[in-house]
Amino acid sequence: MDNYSFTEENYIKAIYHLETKGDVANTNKLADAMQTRAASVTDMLKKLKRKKLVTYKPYYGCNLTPRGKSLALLIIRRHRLWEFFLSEKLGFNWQEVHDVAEELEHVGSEKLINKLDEFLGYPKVDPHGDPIPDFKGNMVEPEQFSLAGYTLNKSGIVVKIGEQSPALLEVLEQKKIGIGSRIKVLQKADFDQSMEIKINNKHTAHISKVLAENIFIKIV
Amino acid sequence: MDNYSFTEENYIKAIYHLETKGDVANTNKLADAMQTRAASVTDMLKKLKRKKLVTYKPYYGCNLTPRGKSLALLIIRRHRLWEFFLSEKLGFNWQEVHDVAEELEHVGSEKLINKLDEFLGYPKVDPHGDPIPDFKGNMVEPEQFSLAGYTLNKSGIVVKIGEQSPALLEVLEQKKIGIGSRIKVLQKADFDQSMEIKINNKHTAHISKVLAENIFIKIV
DNA sequence: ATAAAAATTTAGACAAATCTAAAAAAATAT
DNA sequence: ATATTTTTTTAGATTTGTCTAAATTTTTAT
Ligand SMILES: [Mn+2]
Ligand SMILES: [Mn+2]
Ligand SMILES: [Mn+2]
Ligand SMILES: [Mn+2]
Repeated sequence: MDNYSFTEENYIKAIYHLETKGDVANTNKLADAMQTRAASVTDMLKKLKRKKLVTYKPYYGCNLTPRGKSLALLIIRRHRLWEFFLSEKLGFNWQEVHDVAEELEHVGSEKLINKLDEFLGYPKVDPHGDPIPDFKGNMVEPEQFSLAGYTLNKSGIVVKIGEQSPALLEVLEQKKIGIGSRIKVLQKADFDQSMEIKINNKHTAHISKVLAENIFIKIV
Repeated sequence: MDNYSFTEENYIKAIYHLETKGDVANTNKLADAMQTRAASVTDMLKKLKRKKLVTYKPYYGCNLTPRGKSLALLIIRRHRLWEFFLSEKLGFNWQEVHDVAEELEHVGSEKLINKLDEFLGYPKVDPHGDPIPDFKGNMVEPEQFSLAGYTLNKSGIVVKIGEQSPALLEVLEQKKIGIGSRIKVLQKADFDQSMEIKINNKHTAHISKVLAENIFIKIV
């Protein structure tokens, strides 16, 4: 009564991510997330309901039960610990880790994942700045900082834009900065608090103090 | 044209192990190895033939093609590298590693396995003393030594018994030593070359020089 | 060489996860 | 309130890997 197929695990994870985003986990959104057809989702939701991982009301989507939520957190724990391992120990870069972790996350051994956690030094965030649940399923959403006043040479991931004005968004687009971009502060000018930053390890840009104050990041 | 299911991979590995043992990989032996029925094996052999991993003559078993053999060696490489990782980095003991490696061996990324190999320092043998194929599929069968004259406090795995006399086999049975037993030499007496050994990390035994000369081990 | 036994294959069915097409229900627009 | 559009479900088929039971082939024994 405690062993799920890859597919079931992937559905549970997808439902969790939809719920966390504030969406209702309905058939079409799941079909989209799982790259499958609505009819297939309906079949799977019936099955997940039978297994008591979700509550499901036909035509009105589903919700994770407590059991479903624990399972989701366990899979996310595995996924992010493996991403950390790949990045930190095997030297993968952060863009490459996800696809491999998608496979590793389904290896079931509890001892494996807890020993791995210990081996890695109980990391709190994965290479994308996302929090890693502990063995109980608890995780602390990492704090967000304004880029202004951020430490030199440490990486962060853009998670929020302060003011949503078209003018600001235009600048961001031009400098190729968006949600998810990885930013490292290379230099800060004492004079006007403007800074030189590296974006996604690829291109550099110069940004003003006001702009930096409107870019919020979480630490990796 | 280069992606196989868990089941296909497990069949290929089973066929490889039968061939290596000198057996003909026939339907019943495979059914036994795969914990399935003869009829299912027949179906799979047809499929593996279609995929050019084996040659298969109905009623006469199968043989790995060169492609099939490379695949087998790749899966064995993954399996044994993960076993080494679990044992060496995560502190699993050698009896526990196999089951977890059975799952990890199917994670496909080539970069993953080669980086893991590098991270582990290109180990030559797994925790059971079995050789690990390199990225080309080459492996060196580790040398076998007589237990007499073996280094103190190093582990080895029993791989062969010299003389097959009933008298000797009886002693081995009584001392619970068999093929696959892990032996560590704890003490050697200068006087008669007899030794105190630890068997499977559990019980100890005292064995004479003659006995030691008839126990062949490979190094872990 | 023939009969009996053992091994293997075929035939037909099943469960899981998927699909397409059609039907049904819910949401939205007029 | 009715009609239209969108979403979701049902019905029926497909693929993969499995099964049992029956048929066939090979091997062994007489
Ligand atoms: Mn990821
Ligand atoms: Mn991640
Ligand atoms: Mn093993
Ligand atoms: Mn091994």
